[in-house]
Amino acid sequence: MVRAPSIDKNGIKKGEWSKEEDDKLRAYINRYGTWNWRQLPRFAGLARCGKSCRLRWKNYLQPNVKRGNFTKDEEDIIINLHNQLGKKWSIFAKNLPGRTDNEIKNYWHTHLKKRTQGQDQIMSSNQEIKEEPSCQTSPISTVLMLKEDTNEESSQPNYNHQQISPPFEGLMSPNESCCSVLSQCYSTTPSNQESPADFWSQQLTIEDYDFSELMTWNGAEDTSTITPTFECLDDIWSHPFDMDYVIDAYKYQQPYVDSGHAYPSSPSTEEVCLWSYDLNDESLS
DNA sequence: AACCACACCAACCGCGGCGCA
DNA sequence: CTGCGCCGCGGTTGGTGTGGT
Repeated sequence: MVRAPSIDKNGIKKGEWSKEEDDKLRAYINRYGTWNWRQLPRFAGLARCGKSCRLRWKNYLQPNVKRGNFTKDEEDIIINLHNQLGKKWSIFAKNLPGRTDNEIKNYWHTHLKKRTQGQDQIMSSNQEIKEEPSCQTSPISTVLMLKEDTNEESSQPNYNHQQISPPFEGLMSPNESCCSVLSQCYSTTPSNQESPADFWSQQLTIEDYDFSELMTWNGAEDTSTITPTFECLDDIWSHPFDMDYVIDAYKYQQPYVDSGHAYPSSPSTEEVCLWSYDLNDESLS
């Protein structure tokens, strides 16, 4: 039901999104937020344009996107707003939590348009019979009915750090530095893959990583004293914070202690996210 | 079973608005 | 004021599903 995947002349992939791409985008945004749509796909390891990523996230991957049939109430709201405002799909979406403008637009064209057209015909024929002034709600009153803060993007647990970009001026972005280091750690072809080009999608084991790069990057002088003690790094992007723990352990020059549990006391999500950003700037921690 | 027409909807595209230098 | 880059919106496309003949 979607366009076949293709690659344009610039190497940008188009068409249907794979599960792997969804996982990458979801994991990346959950961790770093939507700091710059244009740059985001590069750091997330996606061969997509920013627009495509934004659309995929907004219309499909966002955790509070509601799927399934529209309720009668939702239909009424759409019809009412359409009568008042016209095709302001984004405004409709703000008044229908969990629904996206694209979904509402599609639903309008496939279900409601015909229905309202039928009603319009009835209305117009009735009006020809009796010319009474209509009692409509003004567009302004409808706008006032809209909820002030139902913006789905702002209601997300959004770790959007674009406000703190100045400290990173002239440096790699925090996202770039973090992801680049992760990529650099991966220095050898893993045992279960033929090509390292599949870095982002493959199953990973601890042997696949050369952590000296990561430790050097974080200023550790003697990398031999630090030994990763967990056994598997399966799908780091699908387990968003596992790698952050590792980075944190190296950042503070502390051995990563395996006390029989996968991970020690959990920092808050906000802490982990901030750590992932502040590796070059202590003032942010 | 094969064909066709229509419905559905994810994804693409172009444009306008906004912020910033 | 102007130009540029980015984002979001609304219109459109195109592939798959489904029901009818």
